[in-house]
Order: sequence, then C-alpha cells, then structure tokens
Amino acid sequence: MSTTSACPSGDEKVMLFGLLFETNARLSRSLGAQLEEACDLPLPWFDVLLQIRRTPEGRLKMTQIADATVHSTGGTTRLVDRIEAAGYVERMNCPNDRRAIHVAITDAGNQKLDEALEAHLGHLQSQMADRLTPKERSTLTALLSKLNSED
Amino acid sequence: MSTTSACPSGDEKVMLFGLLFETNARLSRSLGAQLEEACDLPLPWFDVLLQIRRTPEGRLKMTQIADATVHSTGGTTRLVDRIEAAGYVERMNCPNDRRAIHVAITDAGNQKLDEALEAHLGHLQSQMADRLTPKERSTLTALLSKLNSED
DNA sequence: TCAGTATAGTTGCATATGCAATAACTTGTC
DNA sequence: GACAAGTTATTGCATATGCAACTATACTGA
Repeated sequence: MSTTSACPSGDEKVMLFGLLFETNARLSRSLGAQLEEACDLPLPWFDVLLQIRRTPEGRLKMTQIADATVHSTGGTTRLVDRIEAAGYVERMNCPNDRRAIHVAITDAGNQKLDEALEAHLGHLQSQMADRLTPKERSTLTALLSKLNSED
Repeated sequence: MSTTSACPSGDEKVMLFGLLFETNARLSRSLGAQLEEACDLPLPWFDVLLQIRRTPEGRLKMTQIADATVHSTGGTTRLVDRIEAAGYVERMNCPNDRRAIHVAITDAGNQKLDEALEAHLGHLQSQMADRLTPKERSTLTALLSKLNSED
C-alpha cells in the first residue's frame, strides 16, 4: 500500500469518462491540425459554420451558436467576431427582437466550408472509418446520443 | 437550394465526430463544474492526479503526463507548476536521467484526490450511470478504445 | 402605463494553453 | 572520447476562453 487507495481510481465509470475525454482530445487535435493545415480553418470556426449550415434558414442567433458549440456567450461573441472579420459570416439585425443578432453564413463562408468538409471527410476516413465498421459507428452514435441528452 | 450544399454537412461520420465533440464538452463542463464546486479541484488537476495514482510507483515523468492528459509539453509544465504550488504533487530529480523530472503525488494530493473521486463518482452516477446500462457502458468503452488507438 | 423581472449580447479581466525557440542532457557512431 | 543527433523540460509570446458585470431590449402583471 504505497499510496492511499481508499477511493477507486480504476472504477469503470471513471475510466469511461476518462476514455471519452482522451479520445475526444486526441481526435480533435489530430483532425483540427489537419483541417488547419489543409484549409487554414480552425476547428471551432468549422464547427460554427457547420451548425449554421445545418439550419434550414442558414442563420443562427448568438445564443443558439453558444449552445450548439458548447461555448459561453462571451466566448461566442469573440469567436463570431473573428469569423466575421474573416468574412465567413455576417451579423444581421433580427426584426422581431432588437436584442438578438442573426449570424448568417456568407458566400465565402459556404465556399470555405465546402472545402473544409471535403478535407474533413478525408481525414475522418483514416481516423474513424478505418477503425470502426458502419455498424459500430451507428452503435457509438446511439450511445453518445444517450449520454448527450439534456439534464 | 438556399445554401450551397455540394458537400455533405450531414454525413454520418461528420455527425459522429460532432457528437463525440459535443458530448465530451457538455460532460466535461458539467462534471468539471461540479468537481470544482464540491472539492475546489479543477478537472485538469484531477486528471493529472489520477494518472499519477494509476501508476504502480505513484509518479510520472513530465512527458508521460503530457501524453496521458493530451496536453503540449509546455502546457504541462505550467499545469504541473500550479498543482505543485497547491502542494498536491512535487517534482523530484530522476537519478538515471538528469533531464527528466519525476512528478510524485503528495499526501495532500492523495487526500484531495480521494475526496474528488468520491464526489466524481456521485456525479457520474447521475450523468452516466442513470443513462447507460452496464452493458451499454462496456460497449461504449470498447468502441472508444478502438477510436483512441495510436496512429 | 409602469415597475419589476427575464433575456440577448458585449466587454473587462484573469487565466489556461499551444507553438516555437532554447537550454540541459543523453545516446549512438566513428 | 568527441561530435552529431535525439530527447526532456522550460520559457516568451500570442491567443482563446470563461466569468461576472453591464447595457439594451422584451415580457408580465397590476
């Protein structure tokens, strides 16, 4: 008993959360670096553009971006500042609510996102598809969805 | 066709990576905030202490910590600086290699880690165990392990 | 209509972190 | 044994981010 071990550092649930944390960190680093290398687009920017494109209207309010990308609202303000300065999105006033801002993707943003998606898909092939079968991927999706539900 | 959609923003693999990213972010935020609230221990500190305790010798070199916690070596230097300043670990010279540093957990560190593990386990119960069955958790562990393998 | 409360977004400030350069040391090769 | 190349940790610098305070606007009930 060289070290205190009253609490189970090897508990199955503790291990699982650690594995999730580590897997995400490694994958994000690797994919983020490749994306930046290939398209000069930081992963958080990619995330924002993707979230916006996925809406039917092609725009999202600041709060929705913050929630979708899991950032604070303050962080989102600065993040959108940078993406807007690069010309990939633009802020627009919301007619119904003068407090709110609509963030819309620009033509340049759409073009950059297409480029990034193409590169991203290539990277995902080697780092994900080569390691998990389609069936395994769909199982993983289902399990993560359960974990991801709101409080 | 309001927006360009040449590239599949809804591709199954893109969605899966996004889900992994988001799930990790939400869980880390939530568990990290609870841990900090309950024990005044930041999640990255917890991670470092846990990695050290899991070794048979109760110590780890800087490089090993950087790798295990998926930080840069520079980031690890500062992270360990802070944890050491709090008294939870200590740097020790490595007899075989004078470049290397052994980081060992202190008594205070062990005590804090026990406290944190207890709280962490409680939080994991509500945020993980209540959402996934033991069987689902073991499946998830297996799938994440596959994704987490080295390049 | 007005007061009180809730919500949306921004800003100041503190801090954590990565990258690249550097210093100290080790290892392998001749 | 000495030099080249590799490894280990630290530091300067730039940047991203969260928190809390703040402003502006919307809603709710009397």
